[in-house]
Amino acid sequence: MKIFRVAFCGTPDFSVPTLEILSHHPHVDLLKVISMPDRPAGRGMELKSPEVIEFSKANKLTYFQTENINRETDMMKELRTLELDFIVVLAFAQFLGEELLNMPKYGCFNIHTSILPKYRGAAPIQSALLNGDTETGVSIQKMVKKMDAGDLVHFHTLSIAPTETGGQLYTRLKFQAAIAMNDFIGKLLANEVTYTAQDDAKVSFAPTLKKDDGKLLFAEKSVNEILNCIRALDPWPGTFCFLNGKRLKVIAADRYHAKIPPGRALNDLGSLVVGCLDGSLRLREVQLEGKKACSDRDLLNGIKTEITLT
RNA sequence: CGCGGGAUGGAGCAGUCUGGUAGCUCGUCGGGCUCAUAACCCGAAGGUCAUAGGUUCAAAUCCUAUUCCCGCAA
Repeated sequence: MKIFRVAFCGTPDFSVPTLEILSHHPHVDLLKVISMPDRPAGRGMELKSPEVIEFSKANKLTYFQTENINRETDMMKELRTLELDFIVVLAFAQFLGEELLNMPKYGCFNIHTSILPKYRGAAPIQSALLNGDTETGVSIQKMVKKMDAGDLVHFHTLSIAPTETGGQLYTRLKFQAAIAMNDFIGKLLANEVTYTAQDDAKVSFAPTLKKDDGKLLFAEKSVNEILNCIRALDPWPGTFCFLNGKRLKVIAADRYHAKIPPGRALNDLGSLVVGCLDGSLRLREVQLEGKKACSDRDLLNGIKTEITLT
C-alpha cells in the first residue's frame, strides 16, 4: 500500500481540519508540522500558540515553529532526510523558497480559497464577498516561486448565499479545503493528477485587509457596497464608524426605505438610520466601544442627544 | 504588569466629581381610546446600585481588594 511521506505548513484554525485529515489519512505518513512561533495575543498580550500547534500538541504530532522556515538550516537538513513526497501548505503566512519548493518528490501543494487565477493573495474570501460574487471555491495549486501562480491540480466550487458573512463562508471553506485535500490525495494515489496552467489574462488579486478597510464610508458608497462590506468583513476585521466621536462597530445592517442625505444619521422611531449614496441603511446590530453588542433600538434608548455618524 | 471603557428593575442609559427618599427612554402587565395599530392616554409591578471589607450619623456615590464583560492594539 502506497504511503505518502508528507509535511504540513499552516498556522490558524483554518488549517486545522486539513491537518486533521492528513493526520488520520491511511495513505499519509505525516512526518512534520511547521507553523509560526507563539505570539502575544488578546487582552493582556499573553503568549498564544497557533491553533495548528495546539492541535499538534494534543495529537502528539512532530512540530516545529519558526518565523522563516527557509532560514532554519538545521530543520531544512532534517526535512531533506525525511524524503518527503509532498508538502501541504495552507494559511501558513510565509513564503517557501526554491529549495523547499523543489525538495519533495511531487512538490509543494497550496490550498487557496478562491478559484485561481481569481483573487490571488491574502484575502480571497472577503474579496469574493466584497465584490458581491455568487460563487467561489477552493483551489489546489502546485506551488511555484511566484505567489499563487502555480498549475492547478484540483478545485471545487461553492455557491455563495446572498446573506452569507465572511465568517460563515470562512467556516465552509475551512472544511471544504480539507475535503479538497482528501480528494486530491485520491487523485495522487490513482495517478490521475492533471496540471493546468493558470490563464494569465484572468489573474486578479485580493490584497491583505487592513483594519481601516472596515471603516464604513456611508457618504461615498452605495447601499450595496456597504452591505457587502459589512457581511464580508464580519467577524474580521469588522466594520465600524464613529457615533458622536465614539467607535461604533456595525455588526448587521439592512436596506431602509427612508430618503436621507448621504452621510446623515438619525433616529427613526428607534431605528438607527444612515444615508448612503443611492439610498439608506438601518444599522440593526451595533456595538459601542467598551459595551456589549446590542440592537440599534437598545443603543438609541440610552442616547438623548443628537446623533452624528462619521 | 501593553492602552482604555464598563457592571444601577427584563433591555439600553443618567446619577458617582460635590455622600442625604434611585431617575430617564423602552419593554412587560392591567385599563382606556380607536374600524384598527408598532400610535396615543391612564395606572401597576419590578432594583439590598457586580462581590467583599473599610470610612461615616448616613454610601450607588469616598477608600481597599476581588470577580465578570467589552473596545483598541497584536
